[in-house]
Amino acid sequence: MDDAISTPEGVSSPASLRVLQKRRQFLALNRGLRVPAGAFLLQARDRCDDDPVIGVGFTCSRKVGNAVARNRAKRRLREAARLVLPDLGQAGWDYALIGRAEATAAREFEALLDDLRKALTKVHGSVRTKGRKT
RNA sequence: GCGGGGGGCCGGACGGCCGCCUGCGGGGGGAAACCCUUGCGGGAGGAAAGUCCGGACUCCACAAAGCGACGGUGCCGGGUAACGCCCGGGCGGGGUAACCCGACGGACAGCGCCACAGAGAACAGACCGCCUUCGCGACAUUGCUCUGCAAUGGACGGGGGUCAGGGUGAAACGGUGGGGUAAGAGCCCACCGGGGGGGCGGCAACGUUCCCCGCAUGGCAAGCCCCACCGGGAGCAAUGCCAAAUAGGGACCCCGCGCCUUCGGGCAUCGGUGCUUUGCCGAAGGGGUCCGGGUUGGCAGCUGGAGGCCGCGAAGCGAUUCGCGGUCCAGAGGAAUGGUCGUCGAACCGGAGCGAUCCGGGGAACAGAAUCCGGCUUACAGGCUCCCCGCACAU
RNA sequence: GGUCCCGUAGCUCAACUGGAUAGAGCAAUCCCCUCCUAAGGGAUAGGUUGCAGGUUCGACUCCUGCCGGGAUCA
Repeated sequence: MDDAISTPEGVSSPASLRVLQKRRQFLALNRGLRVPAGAFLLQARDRCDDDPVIGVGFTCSRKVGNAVARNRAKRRLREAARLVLPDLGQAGWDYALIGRAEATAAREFEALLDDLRKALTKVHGSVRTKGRKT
C-alpha cells in the first residue's frame, strides 16, 4: 500500500500491470510509437491520463501460424512482459507486443527478454527526455 | 518364426520455484461500489479441427384440407431423442483365408443423350465375305460325232437370302458345343444365362425348388424424372435485460372509420401464407404515449446434460436397453495451461558386438475448448494389448 | 463462433444440355520495320482447369472429401 502511493513518479520502481482487452485500446496504440524488437514488434504510447498503471496487450495475427503457434507466441510474450515491464516500463503508458511468424516461438527466452529491454530503452531514451523535460 | 486381417487403449512421465484463468471461503480497509491479502479445489483433445449431417435450446412465422414447388434420403430389418450414424442380415465384387469394399429403388410411366470411328447405335444394319439366281457369257478344264456343241467352274453387272466370320467401337439385339441348312440364323437340341407363374423357407431384402416361355425390347437416373419416406425459417454475433445517444420508420391507446341495420350483425373494396376452397385477421383520417437507424459498453444465456466416467448384475448374436452403487472433471470473452531447472525418457544419428545388448548424441506426432450433446470426415511420431487367418518348422 | 460465395496461361475473362485441339485480349520471347525506342506487322512458347477420389465410353462441366482465398452477421 505504501508502494502504490509512492510509485507514480519513478520510472524504474515496480508498478502494477493491467492487460488491455478492448479493441479501441489497440487502435489507439496503432497511432503511437512502433519499434522492432528482434523476435517481435513493440508498440508504445502515453495514455495521457492520471492512472499510473502500465497497460500491456498482446497481438498474434494468423500470419504467425495456427492456433497452437499463436497461443504459444502470446504466452512467451506475456511471460517476458511480466518479468521486464514492471521495472523498465513507464507508468501511465500502454504497450503492445506483436508476435512474428517463426521468431517469437523459436528464440531463446533470455534473448527474448533482452529484445524487450533494448526496445524499451530505445523508446524511453528518446521520447521521455523530449517529452518530460519541457 | 515369417507374413497378413480385425477390435480396444495410450498418446511423453515425476518433482521444485515463479506466474495465469476460474469456483468456494477466511482476514483487513471502505458508507457502498470495490480494493488489498490469504486458504482449499478445478483447469484442453482423440480429434478440441473441418462445419458435412442429426438434435437440444432460443427467437420469428404458423387456421384447416387438397394440390403444387423446393431440398434431402434410397437393398431389408433393428437400435436411437434424431440422423446421411451404428448393429445384424441379403445381394454384388476382391482376397488362398481371416476379412475388406459397395450412392445397392425404378430404364416395358414418359422425355432426353449415346460424339469420333463404323455397313449399321435403338423396334439397327449389308462394307468385305458366304450362298443362290438372272444376263452378256470373256476365260479355263474335260468330253464328243471337233470351223462347232455340251457339261463344270467362273471374271463382270443386276436381283435375292444371310449375320456365323472379318473389321469399327465403351457398347453390335444372349454365351458355349452339337445338329441342321444353298449359305446361315434359337431354326432345333444340351448346358449356362434371362423372363413369367406356383410351392416351400424367411417379418423382409432374398433364397430354393417345380413348371412354362426359345427368349426382340441396350447403357446413362452422381441428365430431367417416377416411386417411397423425411423436412416451416433462422441461428448463442440466436435471444432477453440495463445504460449512454437520438432521424425519414415501427408498436400501443383513444376518437373516427364504405353502405344497410332491429346494434346481434349482414353486404362490399383492398391487403395478408406458393395456389385453390372454406375460414380468420387487418386497413382507410386525426390526436396522444412509447420504442427506435448506426455506434459503444455492461449483465444474463453459460454449463447439471437424450450427461460423462468407474464398477456390478440382467435381456439381446449385436448396436443398444434396463437396474443398482460411486463420482463429478474448463467455463474465457483481445479469449486462461506458461517460463525455468532437475531426474527419467521414444523416434532418429554415430560407434562397438555374430547377437541379445552396451556407449555417446538427440529430444517428442497431429494439434488448443468458445452454447451444449450424438455422429461422420480429415490430420497424426510412436507405443501397449486382445482375437483371428495363411505358410514353414518342431512335438 | 455462425452463415454464404469463389478457384481456368503471369493478369483479366471465355468454353452450349458432359463430346474430345481448353479459346481471346494484355503481358513474355524471337524476327521484321527504325539511326535507336515506342507504336505497328509476323511467329513462338506458356495449362497436373486448386488437390484427391468417384459416376460415365468420355468430366472445366455431375457427385463426395480436402486445400486456399474472399464477403457478411453482435
